[in-house]
Amino acid sequence: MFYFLPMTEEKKSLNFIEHIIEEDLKNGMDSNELRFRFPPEPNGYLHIGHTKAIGISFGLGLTYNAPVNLRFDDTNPAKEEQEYVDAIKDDILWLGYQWDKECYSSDYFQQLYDWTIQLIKDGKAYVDTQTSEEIAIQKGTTTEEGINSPYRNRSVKENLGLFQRMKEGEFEEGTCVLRAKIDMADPNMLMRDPLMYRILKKTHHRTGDQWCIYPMYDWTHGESDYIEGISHSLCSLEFKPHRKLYDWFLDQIYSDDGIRPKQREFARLNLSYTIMSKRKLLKLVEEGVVKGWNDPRMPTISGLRRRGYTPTSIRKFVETVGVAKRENIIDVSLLEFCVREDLNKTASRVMAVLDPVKLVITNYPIEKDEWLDAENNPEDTGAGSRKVPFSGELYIEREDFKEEAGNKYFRLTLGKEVRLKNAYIIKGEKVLKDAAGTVTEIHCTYDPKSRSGSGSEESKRNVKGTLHWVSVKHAISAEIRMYDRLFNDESPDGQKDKDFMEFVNPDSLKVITGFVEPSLENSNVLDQFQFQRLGYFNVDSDSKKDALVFNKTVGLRDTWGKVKPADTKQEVKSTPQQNQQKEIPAIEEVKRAGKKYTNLPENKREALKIKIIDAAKKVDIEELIPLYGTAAKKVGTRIAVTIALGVVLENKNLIPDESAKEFILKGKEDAHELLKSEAEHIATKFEL
RNA sequence: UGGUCUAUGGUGUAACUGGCAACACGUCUGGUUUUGGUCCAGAAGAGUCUAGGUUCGAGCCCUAGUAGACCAACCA
Repeated sequence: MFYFLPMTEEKKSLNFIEHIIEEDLKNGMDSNELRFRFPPEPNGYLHIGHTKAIGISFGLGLTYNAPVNLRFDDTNPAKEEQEYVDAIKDDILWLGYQWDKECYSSDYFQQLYDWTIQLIKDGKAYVDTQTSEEIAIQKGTTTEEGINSPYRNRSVKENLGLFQRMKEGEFEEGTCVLRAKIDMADPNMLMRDPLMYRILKKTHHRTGDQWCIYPMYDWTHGESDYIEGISHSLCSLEFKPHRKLYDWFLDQIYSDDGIRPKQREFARLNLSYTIMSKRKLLKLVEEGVVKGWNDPRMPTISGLRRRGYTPTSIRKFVETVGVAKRENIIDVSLLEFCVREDLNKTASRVMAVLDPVKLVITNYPIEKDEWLDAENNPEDTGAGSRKVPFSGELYIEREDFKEEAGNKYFRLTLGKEVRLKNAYIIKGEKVLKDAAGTVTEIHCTYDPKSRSGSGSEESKRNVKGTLHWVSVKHAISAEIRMYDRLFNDESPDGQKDKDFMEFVNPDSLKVITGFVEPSLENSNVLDQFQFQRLGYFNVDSDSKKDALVFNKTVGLRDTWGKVKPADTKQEVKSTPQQNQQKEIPAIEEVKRAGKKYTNLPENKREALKIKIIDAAKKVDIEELIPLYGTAAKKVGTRIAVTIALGVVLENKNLIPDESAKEFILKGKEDAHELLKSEAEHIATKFEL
C-alpha cells in the first residue's frame, strides 16, 4: 500500500504583476473586485505583440476568475474604423479568449464631458486659444521648465462659455483646446498642462456627428477604467510617464465608493527578425512587399492564422515569454517550438514530395497497384490509419538520393538499402542522367517480403534510413508556398542609421509545385498536416478542390541539415579561467565546502571547518595564483577560501610576505593587502 | 543638460521576509523509433553590469558609477 501524496502544488512563480495583485489581496482587496481590460485602439490589425497584452490581461482574468473587458479606445475618429473593431474581435475570439463586456471609450463621452465641466468650475481646466506651435514652445523641454499660457488664468465663466462653444462647433479645428491646469514646471512633460480636449470635425464610427470635441487619451483612459470598475490597468512600458497624469486625473473625479484603478506597466514583446509597429507593417502592405495584412509572413494574428499557427500555440507562447519590465527580443525559435509542440500532437501525417525525382522499381510488376496502410498520427492512437497507393514508379525527394555518400548519410545511395515509409525496403541499383549530369531517374529493386506491417521477418528488418514518397500515377500536384523570415536582420527596426526596409528578405516566399498523396484531395481550407520528414503545412484560403495550395507553417526540428559553423558560439565560451577551474578539484572542493559553511548555522560549522581545512591542505599554491583574484570576491566563499588560503600558506611557510610577492608578480596588485588582511581577520575570528 | 525605468547563461523568465542561482527555448551527447520528427536519459553553458559598503552570509539591502530604454503629437 502506498499513500497518494497530495499533488505537490507546483510552485508556479508569479510575475511582478501577480505579486502586486497578491499584495493587494493580502491588504484587504476582495478578489471579486478584480477586473481587467484589454483596450485596443481600432486603428489597425492585431499582431503578435498585442497577444502579450491580451494574454496578460485575459490570463489574469482566468487565474483569478475575474472578468476582463474588451474596450475599444476610440477617441480619435480620424484614425479609427468599424472594420478594425470587427477584425480585432475576430482575432481575440480566435485566440480563444472570452471578454466580459464589450465597451467603447466613446460610450463615456457624456460622462467625461460632465466631469470636465466640474473641473472647469473648480478652476482646474482652461481653454487655450493658442496654436499648437505656440503651446509646444511654451511646454519647454526635458531640461527646461515650461511657461504658463497667457490664457491660463481665464475666469471660470469665460472658460465655461468658450468650452460650450467648442462643443457646439463654433470653432474650427486647431483653433482652441481645453487644457488641465497642473504645473508647467513639472519635470514630467505630461504634467505641463496637458490637453484634455481638441476639436475634430470628423464623423466617428459610433457616435457619428454627435460630438466635435474629442477627449485625449490621458483624459479618457483612467476615467474609463474607473467607470468600468477596473482594478488593475495594465499597459506597456512607454506609458510609464503617463501614470502620474493618470493618477492626477483620477484624483479629480474619484469618490470613495468606487474601485480606484492602478496602472502598471510591463515591457512589450519584441520578436527577432520581426517588426511590430503598425506603421511599418502598413508600409510592407502598401509597398507590396507582402500581399496584405493576412499574408502568412506577417506577424499579424490574421497572418499567423493563415500561416497555420494555432491559438493554442500562440497562447502557450505568450505564457512562456513571461512578463517583466526589461527590454527583450524573443527568439522566433521559441514561437516555432510552440507550434511544433501543438501540431505534433494534432496534425495528420501525410506524404508529399516537394522536389521530386523519379524512382523506378525495376522488379515491381508493371501496372500493379497496392493500397498500403499508413498511420495517421503516431502521437495519437485514436487518429486511425488510411490507405496510400503504391506502384512501380514513385517520386522521392531529390535530396534523398546521392550516388555515393559517407555513412553519415542515411538515405538512398547506389548499392545501399533504405525503407520506403509504410512500404518496402529498396536498394539503389542505377542512375540515369541528362546531358547536364542531372539525375533524371533512379532505378532500384525492392524486397517483396519486406512490406510494412506484413508481419514477416523482413518487414521488421532495420535499415538506417526511411524515405517518404508518392506514387507517380496517383500523385496530385499542388502549389506549395514556402516561407522564410521576412527580414534578414535580427532586429530590423532597431538599427539607428538604417531603414528596416533594407533588411527585407527577397526570398521570403518561394512558390513551388510538388506532389501530394491522393488522400489530400478532399482537404479543406486551414486543415493542417505534417508532410512527413518535411514540416507542417496547412491548406491556404486560395486553395481550390482541383488546385490545392499549401502553406508551410514551420519545418520539423532538424538537427542534421543544419550548417555546422554555428558551433563557434560554443567554442568562444570556454575561457581559460574556466578551464583552470576544471583542472583543480581541490580548490573546487574548498569553495564548495566554503559556500556550505557560510550557509550553516553557527553550531554546525565546526565539523565542516575541519573538512575545509583538510581540503585546503591538498591545494597547491600554484593553483591559487590565477584564481585568487576571483575567488576572493566569490560570494559566500570568501571567508572559507581565505581560511583555506591561510592554511595552505601556513603549511608552505609562505605567510605572509613571500607569497604576496608571487601574487604581485602575476599582476594581482591588490592581492597582497587583501590576502593579508583577510587572513588575519579570519585567523583571529576562527582561532586558526 | 532634467526626469523616470531597467540591468541574472546565447535568448526569455524565476529565485517566498538576504541562505548552495532555477525553469523553458536553443546547443551538444547517448538511447528508442519505419519521420535525422516525437519520446527518454544526460551534458555543457551564468556566479547575477562595475566599484565600494552592511552582514556569518548579498542577485536581493545601502552608496557611487556605467550602459540601455522612455519622456517635449490638437496620437493611443
